[in-house]
Amino acid sequence: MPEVMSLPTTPYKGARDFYPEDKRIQNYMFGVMRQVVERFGYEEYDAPILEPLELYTAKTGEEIVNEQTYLFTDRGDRRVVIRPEMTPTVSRMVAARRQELAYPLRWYSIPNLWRYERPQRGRLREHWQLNVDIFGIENLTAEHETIAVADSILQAFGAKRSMYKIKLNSRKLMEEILHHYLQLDEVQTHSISKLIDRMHKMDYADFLTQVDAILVPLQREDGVDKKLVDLLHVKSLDKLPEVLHDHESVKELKKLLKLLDEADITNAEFDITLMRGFDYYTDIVFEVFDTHTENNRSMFGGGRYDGLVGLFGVEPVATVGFGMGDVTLQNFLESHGLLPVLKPQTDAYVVLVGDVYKKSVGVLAKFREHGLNIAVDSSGRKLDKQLKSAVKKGIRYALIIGDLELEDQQYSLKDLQTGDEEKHGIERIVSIVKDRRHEEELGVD
RNA sequence: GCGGAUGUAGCUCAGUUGGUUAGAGCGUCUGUUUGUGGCACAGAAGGCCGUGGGUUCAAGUCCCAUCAUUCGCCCCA
Repeated sequence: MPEVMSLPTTPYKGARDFYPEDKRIQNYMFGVMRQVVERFGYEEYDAPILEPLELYTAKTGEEIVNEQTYLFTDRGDRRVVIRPEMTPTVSRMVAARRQELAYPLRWYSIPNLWRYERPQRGRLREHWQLNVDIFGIENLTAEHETIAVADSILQAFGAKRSMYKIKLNSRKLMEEILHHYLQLDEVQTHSISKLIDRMHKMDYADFLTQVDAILVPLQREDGVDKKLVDLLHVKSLDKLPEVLHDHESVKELKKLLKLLDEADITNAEFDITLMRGFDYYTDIVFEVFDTHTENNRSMFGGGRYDGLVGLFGVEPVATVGFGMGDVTLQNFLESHGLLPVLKPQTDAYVVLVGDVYKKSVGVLAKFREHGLNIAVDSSGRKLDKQLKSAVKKGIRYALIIGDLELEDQQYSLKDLQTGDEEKHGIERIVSIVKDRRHEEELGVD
């Protein structure tokens, strides 16, 4: 045999291996998400991980598609993209059955998504993202509900209100402010929007310099830069200039904030600097920010995008939705100490004493028929080694079976956490273990 | 794509101004006699010092390149 080549054991750049202890965390996170969104009546859907390139070139920028997606040509010369986001896909699905679906639709999915970029904290190449969308509601209740869903998810993880902040803004309001109130032209509006999006990440003086670079001399003489800066320091809707008070978007935002407050969601606020990068948002946008200093970034982002379904040549559908990434969520849970200690699903580890594997098979089958998850150590090692394995695996009980136990059908159940050991028949053991499992599910310990 | 930092045992890291056979802690494995884990003791395994080149009598140590990890920028789904 030729010399064995040494292959690297590291996973693909920007992607993660999920060892059992990692998968437990993922299952826990997804489990909580599912439970909460289903409580609001959302139904799960899914779609292929591959989509034709055209799906993304329509509304997403060309540059993003070319530089930040996994793009390849298949054997039939089709240009194919590994989905970088779920929104175009779900819009496609709704459009395909535009006429026959029962609106409003409440749909969710937890797809894995890929983007081609340098990995960094909170941003990997492969991640999973909870997508929650409501189709067919034109009024504010859709925004209210989706934000309430996002909030409920964090509450279900045990988060306190001080750990995150919900920020709201409106695309229509910003358009009104930049284009009409400040009289910026379209190019300037776009440039200033992008700049505002970044302003918290840059030096304030730098920001001012760049603002001035975008404005023309006449505008600077008119004090447009000062007006803009004053506006960006506005912390509440009431502080906006008088002429904007009656604007529809201001009223809507106020109504939404009131609705949220009445639902005890007290950490929501208007943030005039919230832009969000995506072009397809049409009205209210929102983000949920992690307030921990280690993760100064948004965990959820969403808003209203009424135009996407209509791109497929059907009657448009009003839509509000958000996405939440698993990586940022896990950072959040870890930083705030919200991740519980998760144990394997195995209820008991069977320790065999002596050469009794054959004789035990029937007994083990009985335990399994009763619904217990049983792993058997058939390694033939000494008892202490077997026990050690059970402890290391984090399994709660050891079930010791040797000739003595098989003889009188009383098996030794050892609680590895307390060290207590008792002998019982099958039924009694099953009920003890199930009780314990039930208590743990309720969070009692 | 751009910039910074870091690559020595499974993990966390030491390794003096270049100088012989490469170090610790933790972890792993074995044992301390017969069916009971966590502790203690005794012992063992485990390193092409990321990779390739260069300088030198001599390189883990200095230089160059490359790859990887990581933080930030760009961008943000």
